[in-house]
Amino acid sequence: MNSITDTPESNYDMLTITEATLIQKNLREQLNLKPLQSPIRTIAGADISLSLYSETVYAGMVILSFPDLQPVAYSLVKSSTTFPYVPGFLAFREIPSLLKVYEQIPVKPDVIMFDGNGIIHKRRMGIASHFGVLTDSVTMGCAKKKLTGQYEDPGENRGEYSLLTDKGETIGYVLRSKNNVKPVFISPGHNMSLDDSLNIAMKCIHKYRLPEPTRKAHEFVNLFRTGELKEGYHEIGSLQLF
DNA sequence: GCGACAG
DNA sequence: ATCTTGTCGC
Repeated sequence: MNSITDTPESNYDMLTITEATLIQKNLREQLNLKPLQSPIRTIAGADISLSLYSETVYAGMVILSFPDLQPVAYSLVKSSTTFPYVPGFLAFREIPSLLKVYEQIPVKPDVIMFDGNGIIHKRRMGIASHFGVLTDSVTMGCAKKKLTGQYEDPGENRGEYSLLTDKGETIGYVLRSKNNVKPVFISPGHNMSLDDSLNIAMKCIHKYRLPEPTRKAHEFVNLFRTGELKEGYHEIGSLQLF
């Protein structure tokens, strides 16, 4: 809507924290947390990889079939950012690159899981929510550490979880993805409910602490950064999707 | 002023 | 996030 506040590819690098905060407050008004209606057939993991002290960004998304969670395609883009990492403003550093990654995908995934938060955020605008509103996609977040909110430790067994609240409102879940490991923080991003995010996250947990979409995305962008995978959109195999 | 602080 | 080896524990 506002040229100076909603055009990531052209202005995010020049923003001040004050301006970024205003953008988050504007985007929040468009947030939709109603239950997901359509069935999920594919889910993508989104992540970026950086080199120490470098402005180069290796961004990517890996699309997996659902619920079998087999990688079927991936999109990689090499880009750059000057916006620093500031807690609460991760989106401004990573979204411009991820939008390019997303545009490069011919058939969009039904859900996108981010390495970061959805509404577990002071202004309910974590990277997953921000990206979701910008592209009107279905998104959710899975973070490895708490950004904001309060919670009680969930039980030590796989599958146990507790509510994460902020100002008396439930904004996410603290999920024990495996026995005796640090829990992960789950929250809806956009176009799905709080319950949807937890249900989807649980279905994406297999053998490791992090859900498959996020794990695969992290693995692929690192292979991209080390030169083992190349930029562009690529399909894996050919008879998994149809 | 002090503590917290996604990636 | 990234840089790195060994080490403790189920």
